[in-house]
Amino acid sequence: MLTIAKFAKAGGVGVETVRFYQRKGLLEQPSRADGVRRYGDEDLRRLRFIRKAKAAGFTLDEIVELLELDLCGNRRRAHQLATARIEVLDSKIAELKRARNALTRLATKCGKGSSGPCPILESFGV
Amino acid sequence: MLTIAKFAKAGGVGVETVRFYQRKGLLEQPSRADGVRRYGDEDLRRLRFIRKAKAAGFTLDEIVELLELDLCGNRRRAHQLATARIEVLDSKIAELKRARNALTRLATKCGKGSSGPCPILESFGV
DNA sequence: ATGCACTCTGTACCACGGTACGGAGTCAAG
DNA sequence: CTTGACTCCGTACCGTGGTACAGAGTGCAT
Repeated sequence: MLTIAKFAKAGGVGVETVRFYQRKGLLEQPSRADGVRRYGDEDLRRLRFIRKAKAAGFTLDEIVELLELDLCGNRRRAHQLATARIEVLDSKIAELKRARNALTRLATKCGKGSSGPCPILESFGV
Repeated sequence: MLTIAKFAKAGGVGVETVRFYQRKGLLEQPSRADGVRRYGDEDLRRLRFIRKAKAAGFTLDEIVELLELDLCGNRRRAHQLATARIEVLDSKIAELKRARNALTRLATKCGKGSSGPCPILESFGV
């Protein structure tokens, strides 16, 4: 059974983060034989689950739900959550791409020649 | 000369946002003949500049710099800022795409058949 | 003269995901 | 016996880009 520092390290997060996840309900309140939190394999599995779900772009609130699904194995709901998340990701990607393309066009124009006003600044002007 | 409400409306933002931009230094402190802020064409041009730069994905801090460049017409620096911003956008896009693709793969797997454990949940497990 | 719309200032608050810190207690090694 | 490493708890704070008041004053129309 690991103390909080070792547990955090094993999960690749900070000690404060572990406590934060506990407050948020992402991690369960661990056993406390002598007043000190002790974590086992199941806790570590959970913490790693959180890390991976975060990497996949889920918010902490969504992860709370995924963890519950993980316990009861609700496939349909998991699929729903994943689909919703994909839509969010898609619209974010599209938005960033628009910004990127607009900017690239400007930077290219600005790159060639130095006569006249800067097209970047100019394009933001009225 | 516009009062703050008309000015905000003309710029497509809220009154509070105008004051916020002023505190942040994005907008200059306007003239105040009778204690009330009055805005002119140049202020409006600036506010619209801010809107467009924001749409291009610049942070407010970067916009402060762009506004200065706009005054002195420093093309090289503007180009630099744009390039840096494009890089940031690119890495954000790549990150989101990774998340999106991982999730799509899982959702597809989860979609077909319902035997065995859910691949989404399973993939987050250790 | 009364109400309404507008302005001013300052401060607090929102989401999000943590991070930092103060003050106190416990434990083992040197 | 002191030092250092670790733990506890609670609360405050970070950045980002605003939003939402409260409380007071101003100006115009009815």
